[in-house]
Amino acid sequence: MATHQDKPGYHHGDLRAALLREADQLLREDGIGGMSLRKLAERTGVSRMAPYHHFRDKNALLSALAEEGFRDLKAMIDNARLGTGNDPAEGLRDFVRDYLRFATDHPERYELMFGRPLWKSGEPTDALRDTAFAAFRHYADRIAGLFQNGTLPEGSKPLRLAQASWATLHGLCKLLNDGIYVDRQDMEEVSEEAVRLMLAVLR
Amino acid sequence: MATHQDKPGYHHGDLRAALLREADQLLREDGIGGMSLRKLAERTGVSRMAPYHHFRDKNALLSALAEEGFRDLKAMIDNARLGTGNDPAEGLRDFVRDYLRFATDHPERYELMFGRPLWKSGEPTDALRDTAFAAFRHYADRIAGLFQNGTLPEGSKPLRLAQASWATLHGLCKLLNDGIYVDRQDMEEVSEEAVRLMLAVLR
DNA sequence: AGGCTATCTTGACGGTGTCAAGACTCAAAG
DNA sequence: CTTTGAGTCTTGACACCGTCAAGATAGCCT
Repeated sequence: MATHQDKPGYHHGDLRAALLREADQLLREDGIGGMSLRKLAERTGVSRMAPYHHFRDKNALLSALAEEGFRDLKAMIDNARLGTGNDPAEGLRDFVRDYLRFATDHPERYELMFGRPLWKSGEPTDALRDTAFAAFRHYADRIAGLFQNGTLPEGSKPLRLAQASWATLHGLCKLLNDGIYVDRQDMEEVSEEAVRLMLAVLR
Repeated sequence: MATHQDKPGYHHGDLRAALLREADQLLREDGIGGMSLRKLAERTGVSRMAPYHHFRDKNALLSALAEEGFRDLKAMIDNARLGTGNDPAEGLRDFVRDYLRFATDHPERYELMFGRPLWKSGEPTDALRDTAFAAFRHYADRIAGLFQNGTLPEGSKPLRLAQASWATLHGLCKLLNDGIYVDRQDMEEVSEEAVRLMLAVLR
């Protein structure tokens, strides 16, 4: 029986889960560029074609991995205290810091989640689409709630503002993660300004 | 002599330029993922190792290509009428539309210019670094000029605001180009909101 | 003419994703 | 208990990739 612990696995135990676990580790170490199915298979102690019985192709495996990321992201947004305190500025500032941290603490994961290889080159799985959009909507809803209270400029809609603010956050993370902006201190100030930008629209 | 037209080429004519021209075409057709040196060499009518006498490796060739992109970007910023009219809102709106168009008219080029493969994975050429930062600074200077006039919130600096606004634009382009946001109409509205966000800080 | 160097070529190696065909294992059906 | 059949894993093969190494070629300078 060895390492058998659950139903689904016959030979291995639960190869699918093991692959995802190892893939996450490999992603951290070698980045998305160094992630190869062959290397992954070897590290998991299985032959190169074994993963193909649990994922249609490399794209499907990466999609599953990204899905986990989006679930984490949604949880992060859930845990964020945003409109709880009486000062919306404080909450927004915290949230921006949390989002930046989520992206920069594990940059390869963020790159995978939002990167072109998944969304453009290889058509994203339906499951990935659903999970990702759930996180997006969750984000938009919470931020839109912030804007709901203040008086907005003529023609502004809370949802659109939330999306625009998300673009700002996403842009900051991308610039940081891709190594275009390197100076961390500068970026701290820039994100401060981004917060002010979002707050200015409120009054 | 055949196609000889300038000094540098001995056998071919000017292989370096021909490669860059063909690479740009290949980029449009097959995207950054489908771009391979072998295919490029074949299309240029030359053996697979020939490019290595003009570029140290694939990374160097792509860097040179991206450099051209940044020169184009700088020219685009130069041509943009931003603070010329008496209405700053109008100018900003136009500029945002121009930037979005630059990124989305030729998405593969934008992806190449700002993508991870060049900046993070393969160390960027010094020449690329210089050209890119020149464009960045040019952008920041012009936008900062806009903010210079209005009264800014306590602690805001024009440069930082310019950078933050650039992050917003960059984020929008990325979301659009990577296929995360698909609905063009929505994006139109979101970018409208982004403009309002930037304008709100002015008063 | 001789030599030098820039240029281009072919051969080879290790790496990749994945199609095809076989081998093994186990649960259920006869 | 035996047979079957689906689920799982394996090896072999193919086409593609970037690039190191070594050789062939072409044009300029002395």
